[in-house]
Formats: sequence, C-alpha cells, structure tokens
Amino acid sequence: MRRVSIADIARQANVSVSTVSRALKGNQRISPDVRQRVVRLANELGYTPNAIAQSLQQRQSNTIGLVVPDVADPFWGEVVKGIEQVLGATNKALFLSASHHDATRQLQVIELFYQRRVDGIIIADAQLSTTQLARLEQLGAPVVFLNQQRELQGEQIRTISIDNRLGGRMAALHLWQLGHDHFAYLGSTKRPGSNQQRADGFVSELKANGVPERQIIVRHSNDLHDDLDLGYMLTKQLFEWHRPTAIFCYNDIMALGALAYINTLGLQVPNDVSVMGFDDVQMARYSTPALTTIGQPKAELGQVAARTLLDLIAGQMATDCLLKPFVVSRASTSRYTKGDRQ
Amino acid sequence: MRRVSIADIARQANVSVSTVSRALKGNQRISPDVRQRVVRLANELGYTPNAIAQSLQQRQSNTIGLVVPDVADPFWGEVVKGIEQVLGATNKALFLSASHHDATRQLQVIELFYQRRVDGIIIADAQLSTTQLARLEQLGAPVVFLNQQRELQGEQIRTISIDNRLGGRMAALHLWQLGHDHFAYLGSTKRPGSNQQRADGFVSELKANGVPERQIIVRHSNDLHDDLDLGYMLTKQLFEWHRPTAIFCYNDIMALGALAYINTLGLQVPNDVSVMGFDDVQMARYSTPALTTIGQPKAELGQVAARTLLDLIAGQMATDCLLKPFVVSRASTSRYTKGDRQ
DNA sequence: CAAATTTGTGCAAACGTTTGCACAGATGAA
DNA sequence: TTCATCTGTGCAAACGTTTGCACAAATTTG
Repeated sequence: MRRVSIADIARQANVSVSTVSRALKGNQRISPDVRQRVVRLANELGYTPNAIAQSLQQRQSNTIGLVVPDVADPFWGEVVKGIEQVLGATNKALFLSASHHDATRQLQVIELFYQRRVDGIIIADAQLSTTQLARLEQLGAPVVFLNQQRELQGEQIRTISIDNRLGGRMAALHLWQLGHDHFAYLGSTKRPGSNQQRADGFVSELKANGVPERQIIVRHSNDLHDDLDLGYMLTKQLFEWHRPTAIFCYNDIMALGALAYINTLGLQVPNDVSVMGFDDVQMARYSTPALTTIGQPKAELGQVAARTLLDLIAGQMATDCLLKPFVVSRASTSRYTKGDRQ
Repeated sequence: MRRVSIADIARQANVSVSTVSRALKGNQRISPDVRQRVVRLANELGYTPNAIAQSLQQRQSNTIGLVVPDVADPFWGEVVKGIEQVLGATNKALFLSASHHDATRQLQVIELFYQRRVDGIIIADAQLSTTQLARLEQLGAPVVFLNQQRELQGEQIRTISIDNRLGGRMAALHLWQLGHDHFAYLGSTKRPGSNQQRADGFVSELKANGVPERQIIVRHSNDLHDDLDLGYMLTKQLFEWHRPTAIFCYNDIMALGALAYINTLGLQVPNDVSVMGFDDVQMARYSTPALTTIGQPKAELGQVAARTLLDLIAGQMATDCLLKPFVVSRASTSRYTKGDRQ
C-alpha cells in the first residue's frame, strides 16, 4: 500500500522530479510530449498529490478552522452550512470543532488549529477572557467572530453578527402596525447580551411610536429552566396582573410556552392576544397556530463570515458586518381592533 | 510575523535541532538542564509545533474526513456531534464537508480528503456507483459508512446503521400491546430503503402477533411534497375508505401532518386514533398532543462510527454494527378499548 | 588502571513538494 | 560565422520535523 509520489513518476518517465512537478502544474516550458508522458503515467500509477507536502513547502495549509458551541444546535447547523457553501467553491478545507460553551476548551481548540497552521479561524459565540484574547492576537492569524457581543479591535480580527436590537424593533413595529396597544416582552437572562438587545430594541421602537411606558411590560427570568417552561411560567405570572394584547418573547421556544399557557386560559391566539417569537426555528412553522417570528439570516451569517475570512487571508480589505433579521409573518399575530387606537 | 521553529530555539540554546526536538518530546536521554533551557526558550519565543511538518515526516496526518449530505439537517447534526465527541478526546482533527446528496460531489470530496492524506473517512448516506466504490477501494484508506443500504465488503470498509426494520417492529408491538386492532402505515418513496424497512418491520411484527392482513393498510406516496403535506394528504386519502385505530408514519413530520388532518375531522388523538412517528425530532416534544415516536440513537451512531474508524486506523479489529432504535412514549398513543381484542 | 558500558549530544537523511538558478542545445539576428 | 536569445530540463535548496547512527565524555566494572 505504498503511496506513489512524484519521484516514482520521474523515475519511470526518465525525467527529474522538477520536470514532473512542472508538467503536472501545466508549466508552459515543458515540451508537449514530456508533459503528455508524465500526465499519462500519473494516471496509470494512480498518483494523488500530497497536500501536506505542498502545504509545508508553500507555508500555506489551505485549511480554515471553525469553532461552534454545539454542532447539533440547528441554528449553528445552518451557519456551518453557509460557511461550507462558500468554502466548497474554493480549495480550502474546513476543520470543525465544538467548544460546548467552555472558554478553556475554546482556546485549546484554537491552539490546536494553530498547530495545524490553519490559514484562518472562525469562532462562534466566543467567550474569551482578556488574556485569552491577547493570546489570540499574538498568534496573528486572521480571525472572524460570530455573534460576538463585545466590540473587538485588531488588524486581523473581524466580527459578523445579527442585529438583535433591530430584530426587537421590527417585532415592535409589526405589532404596533397591527393596532396593538398593550405590549409585553418576556426574556431570559441566560443569554444576557442578546436578550438585552432584543428588549431594548422592542421597547425603544414602541416608545418612538408614542406608546406610553405603562403599556409596555418587560419581564426577564433568571431561571435555568427549559425555555418552554420559562415561557409558560413567565406568561402565567404576566397574566396574573396584566392583560397585554401582544407578547414578544426572547425566542420561539419561549413563545411556544406562552402559547401553551394562553391555551389553558381558554383564550384564542391570535384573536385575543398576539404572540411573537425570535429565531424562526423549524418548529415555528408547525405549531398551532404557526408562529409569527423574527427570522435570522443564518446561512448568510456563515457565508459572510467565510467570505470575510477569505478576504482577510488574501490580504484584502474586510469590514465588520451587522446582518438584518426579518419578520416571518404567520398565524400567531393578527390585527387588534378593540383598542383605543381604532 | 515569521513563525518560530525548532531551529530558532536550537540556535539560541546553543544545541542542535535534534536535541531540541528530543527535549520538547520529553526524551529521557536529554540532560535536565538542557531540557529546562530548551523548554523555557520555547515558551519565551512562543513556539508552536508545526503539525504539517510532523505529519509529513511521520506519514500520518492525524485527521479524519467526514462527508454528510446536509450539515443543517438536525439528524446529521446530532451524528456529527457524536463523532466530534469521540475525536475530541484524541489528537485527531475533523475535516467536514457536505455532499448535498450528490454522488459526484461525494466522490470529489473524498478525493480531496485523500489528497490531504486523512487517516480515514466517514461517509453518511453514501450513494456511490459501483465504479465509484471501486475507486474508494483502490485508495485503500479506512472508510466507515453511515446508514448505508447496501451490504459493503472490503478489508478497510465498515458500515454502521440504525435498524429501521426493528424500529418498525417496535412501533407495531407498542401499538398492538395497547390493544389496537386496525393499523395503517403511511410512507414515502423519497427514501426507498429506510421506508421499505420500516414498513416491512411494522407489518411483519403485526402478522407475527396474529393481526389479519385485511386489518393492516400500507400506503406509500411517491409525491415530492413537503413531508407535512404528505402526511396530511395520505391521512385524508386513508380516511376516505378506512378507519384505523392506529397510524404509524415514516417520520415525525408526516405524523404531524396526520395529526393536523385528524384534527380537521373533529377526532381526538389519542382517544379516537393513535398516531406514531419515527426519528424523535425536537418538534415531536412540542406538538399537541406530544408525539409518540421511534427514537434513533443519533449521537451514538456518530460515536460508534468514530470509534470504529479509529480502530480501523489503529489496525485493530472492527465489525459492522446495527444500532437499536427505541420507543419514545408520549401523548399521541393510548390504550384502545373499543376493539374486539378487549 | 584498562576495558566496558552508559550518558548526552550532533550529523544527516528522510518525508514530498516547489522553484530559483544554471546550463546545454536549438534558434535567430547581424 | 559569431554572438544573443530562447527553450527545455536538471540540480539543489528549502519548508519543519523526527530518528537511526555515530561518537566523545563520563561512569561503572573487573
């Protein structure tokens, strides 16, 4: 099972290795008959170029490393798909590794990538300390962060994120335009950054449209329950004192929980109360009623990240990027006609 | 930004490169003070071993390649996670690539992996022609197939699959033990292999328990609709002529479609009719009623595949493996009390 | 005290490529 | 004919490691 190298071809073709190398690479200086002979022999012997040797010689591995918190998370799955699409059209291969939200593991993976001399790294949901960041900076490899909260500086570092604040504003606008006048935001402090941004966007857009502050309720839970239970319980607590016409939840699963509790009340969604989620997970299409939600361009997030990294590697200019979410209008929201605003 | 190599350390420490190499590797023959000096210098200079050079020299890349049809598919996401878990505990890195169900692309990816001199390859849902298989065999690298229909032979080739037939039998047994006496299987010919296996298992187990053939309806659709619509339409057609007490669908999404149609009939699930799916997708937990289904050990599939490949690479014995699915009992199935069997 | 062994280090080859430079022979120009 | 240019090929170094072998110095043995 010995593997055939360029030297084997050279021997059989009675030429030097350099000639074989050039012939295989299509160098113009090689005479047609030699080239032909070499190429034919390469096929006959089943020659496959050794990318490792090439990488060593060219000091470029043509690989990029990707760290995601959880490969099985459908959200990151879509993002990985986007990255893979862009990379598939190039000659770069993708190393994949999972961090499981563990900062230590994250840095460890990065060091391993670095040993393999990847041309660049994409890190999703990074949670690096300042010293870890310094180490990253020291390595000097191009890095793209995905959905990173903090602003990051550095010649070789870029950040691509989805605009959570805008998503909150879009939800607010959607509901306000439907005529609603009493709003609630239900959030979870499990993801502090994005939760705050979505809440802020939601509230500020409502205020900007003249909704009085007392008609906007914001509730965050710091429980570590399943999101479904969280949505259920927060909605229950909410309805003990208030009766909003529209509820916007941090994510779809929480919204499904809200749906479930409202159902126990004998109320109709969307006739009595409208409910919105965030993320547009697959399930949102299949709930009853199907969930209106804020969709995120997940694949695009991956694509932009990959392209940005490729630019960085090629030494071209590349900027940070904030991607716009969008409203996915389904059956859980509808016009509200009983309010003052009619 | 020049990278520091073993030679740089050697120069500064006034020793040869071989000494540095040995010191860094913890070779016992190196004197303590030299070792210490070398290690300290390595840290000071920020030395990172070059895995590419190591790979070249040792003729072993410590990488493995993975081809899945679709990274964003939650099923494969779980499988990838399982693989990643096992590999994370070794010194092997994972190349990931998507085939999008395209046989040509699949082989192309494999050739690229081979150029990178991966130690082994895992291929999910392979759809290779005989000549493509021959090429794979020729490469001689260890290969593990995931959920492959055909029986594959080859010294360096193994197959790990989930036992669809057993899954079908388990569904049948579950429903039969609940007292049901009129059964339907709703399938799709989009995935011919697994569909046939699940149907066969289902029917054969019912017959083995003495259910008369006329009380078992089997319907396959060859439509290319969304699975949800498929389940909806097949159920509709089914109820035009029959009135089963239990329905088993090819997968969960089709079962959700069935649920939706039964709902329009004003019938209650599970009181009037029980419904089962297959796969245990995330959504199955959140439907109303929550779906009883056949779960697949997805992460285990990946883990076993990874371990099998590692064994193959290490030259140890490894066998094919058929993984057992399991019943996930939820609210869409219940005891049937009106039948003859009471 | 001589011989045998152990200890610590260095030399050089090897892994499979690419590529600058040199050079021989062919071709063209004056 | 003589020089200049062009064409096709080979030599050898380089990329960053590891490791078999050699060998001098230090240590142990008889």
